[in-house]
Parts: sequence; structure tokens; C-alpha cells
Amino acid sequence: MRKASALELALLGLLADSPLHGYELKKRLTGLLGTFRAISFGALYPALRGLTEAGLITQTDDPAAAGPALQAKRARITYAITAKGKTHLAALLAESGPETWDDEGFGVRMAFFNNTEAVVRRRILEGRRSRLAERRAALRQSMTTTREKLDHYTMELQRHGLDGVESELRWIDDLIAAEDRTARHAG
Amino acid sequence: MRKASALELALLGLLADSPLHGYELKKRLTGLLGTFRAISFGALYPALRGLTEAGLITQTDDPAAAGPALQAKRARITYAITAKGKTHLAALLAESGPETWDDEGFGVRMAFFNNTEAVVRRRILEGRRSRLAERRAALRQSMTTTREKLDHYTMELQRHGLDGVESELRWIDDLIAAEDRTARHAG
DNA sequence: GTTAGCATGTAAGGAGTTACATGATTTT
DNA sequence: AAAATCATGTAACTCCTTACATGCTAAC
Repeated sequence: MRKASALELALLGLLADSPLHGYELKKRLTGLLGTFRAISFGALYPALRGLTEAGLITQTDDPAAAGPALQAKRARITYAITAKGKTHLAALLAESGPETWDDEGFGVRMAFFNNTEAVVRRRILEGRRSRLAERRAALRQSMTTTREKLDHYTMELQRHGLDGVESELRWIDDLIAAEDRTARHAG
Repeated sequence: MRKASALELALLGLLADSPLHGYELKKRLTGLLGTFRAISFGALYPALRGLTEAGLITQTDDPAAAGPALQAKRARITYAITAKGKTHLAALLAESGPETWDDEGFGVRMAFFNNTEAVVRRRILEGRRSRLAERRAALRQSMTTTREKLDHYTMELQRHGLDGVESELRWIDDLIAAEDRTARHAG
């Protein structure tokens, strides 16, 4: 099986909570990945087909859930995760690598932290932290070395970008501290 | 000519300042779009070819710029914007539409605000503002209506996302206020 | 009765990445 | 002399968007 996209990970993660149909999945996806990008039906349904063919989810026709006029030609389809899918999801959530620290990959993984082991959560948070620290260093570098030639607007862009990175770093530090406190409590 | 990507806009904008060769363009691009994504050579050179074929830039072999061993088999190529390219760039910077307000489109356009008319700057900033306001509304909605079922981590993600949007809104408001002051000064 | 939202899909095409391929120059 | 960086490009492939195509259901 090839490397899973953030979309497939998000679908598996959503279905791990409860079975859903496609339209509902798209709405939740928008809430989940919405800050980064909106996915379209042209991406959603092929992805669901791929996951089904890989045996990670199942599709069930669901005519009962439709309105009173029962005999709809095209029934709603309910998607549910399989045992194999759950295993695969756990593996995806636990894996390390660049895709784990970048904006989208991190966002999706954190959205499913509730179903993720504390050790893995910790590793992902630390990875994200060093990714952000790199970005901060690059921004600072660019702001000081090319200081004289940067025009007002470019400087404002970079300053605001740096603010954002620093704000996220503080946030991540707080999250890591909270993880530590919980770990101490739980032993 | 089809709709230009943010990459093509960025290339034209960079070349409007001074001619550059590909490798240098890529470095500046990373500084410019870096917060959103990094572009690869596999994207850069085909884009430069496209712009050349469209007559928006020119390519000049530049063997003199290479080191002392002059007879390099493959010379560096210097890219320069044409008059047609300048016109096209101005049109791109001035256009309105969704691509003007989204993260990447806005970022690129603001990076070239120095070469953009005050009226257009104002329009782009206002557009970005309402885009952010929409996103804020959506986030608030999602945080209040589904309040009870959201787990700790999802809530943290949304809270941090909302913080970021609100921070950018304040920043945009400051920029708009600064534009107003400048406009009053300049008459 | 018509608009908006629910619901599922396909086909064509765009924009990019990764991996490959090559070679010069500079630094250590 | 090895490693890093400069420098330019191509080919295969992936993932996604846009536009199309269809039909039901609820609200106004």
C-alpha cells in the first residue's frame, strides 16, 4: 500500500469514531482540514473507493436512512472502518517523518490525539516543535541579513509570519507541558 | 492565456525588480512563498519555459557570469521580464477574485505592494479582511454549536486556529489604517 | 413551484512532486 | 579529494480541482 495522504488519514480517523456517509464526511473534513484547504467531492469519492478497495473501510447501502419515500434509486452509502483499517490507522498515526511535522500532517494527527498513545503524541509534538524552530530561524535570518533592501510590505509580511510562528511555538510548549503533567498524574 | 498561478505571478514580480537566473529565483521564491510551500526545480523550470513561450520573459545565455573557466558547456541563463510581461504583471496584481484573498494569493500580492497602486492595495486588503472574517465566523460557529462533543485536542486546535485568524485580522486592520494615513498625507 | 441543501459519482485536465540525469564551482 | 552548493533540466506519476451528470428532499 502506498503512502497515505492526509485525506485518507483524516477519513480513517473520522470513521474510527462512527460510521458516516460521504456527504457528512465532507462536512467534518472541512471542519478538520478547513484551515489548510477545502476538499471537493471529486477528491472525496475516489479516496473512499480506494480505501474500500484496500479493505480499510466498507460501504453499506442505507436506504432506510433516506426519507419516507423509501425506494430511492440511489441509496445513501454508509462507510465504516474495518479491523484492518483500524490497524492501518494506528500505524499511520504512529509513524514518524517529515509529513508528521508539516502543517497539514500535524493538524490531522493532533485532531486524533484522543486515540493516540501518549508516547506518540509526545513525539509528534516535539517534531512539530523543532519544525517550527527551524522556520523561526529561517525567518529571523532572512529578516536580519537582507534587512536593508527589504521594502516595507515584505518586512511586514515577514514580521507577521514570525509572530505566527512564535505564537505557535508557545502553544506547542504549553501542550507539551500539559502532556508532562498528565503523564505524572497517570504515572 | 490561461489563469496564472501564484508561482507565475511570483516569478514575474521578482523579475520586475531585476533579471535573475533560475537558481536564484528559486531561493527568493522560498523566502516569498516559503511559509505556504516550497517549490521544486521540477515546477520552476517548466514555469519559466511557459512564461518565455508566452513572451512575458526572455532567456539570455550568460557564460560571462560563470567562474574563470569560461567555456562551461551549459551556461547560466538569465531571465528578464519583457514589456508585455510588465503589462501582464500589472493586470495580475490588479485583478479581483477569490484567488486574491486566499492565503497564498494574498501573500504573493502583498509582497509586491510596492509596485501596486494604492487603490488596488486597499481593495486587496479589504478582500482579505472579509475572507478572514468569514473564517472567524465559521470557527466560532463550529466551536459553539458542537461544543459538548469536541474533545480536548480538537478544541485546542480550533482555539489556536481562531487566535491566529484574530491576530491576522488585527494586523490587517493596522495595515488598512496605515494606508489611510498615507493616503491623507499624499492627498 | 422553485430554491436550497442532501447525496453520489465521473472525466478531463492542471499544477505540482519525486526521482532521475548531468556537470561546474567552491569550500573544507 | 570529498562534500556542499551552484546550475539546469526531463519523465513519470500523484493528487486534486473543475465541470459535468443525476436525482431526492425540505423549506419558503
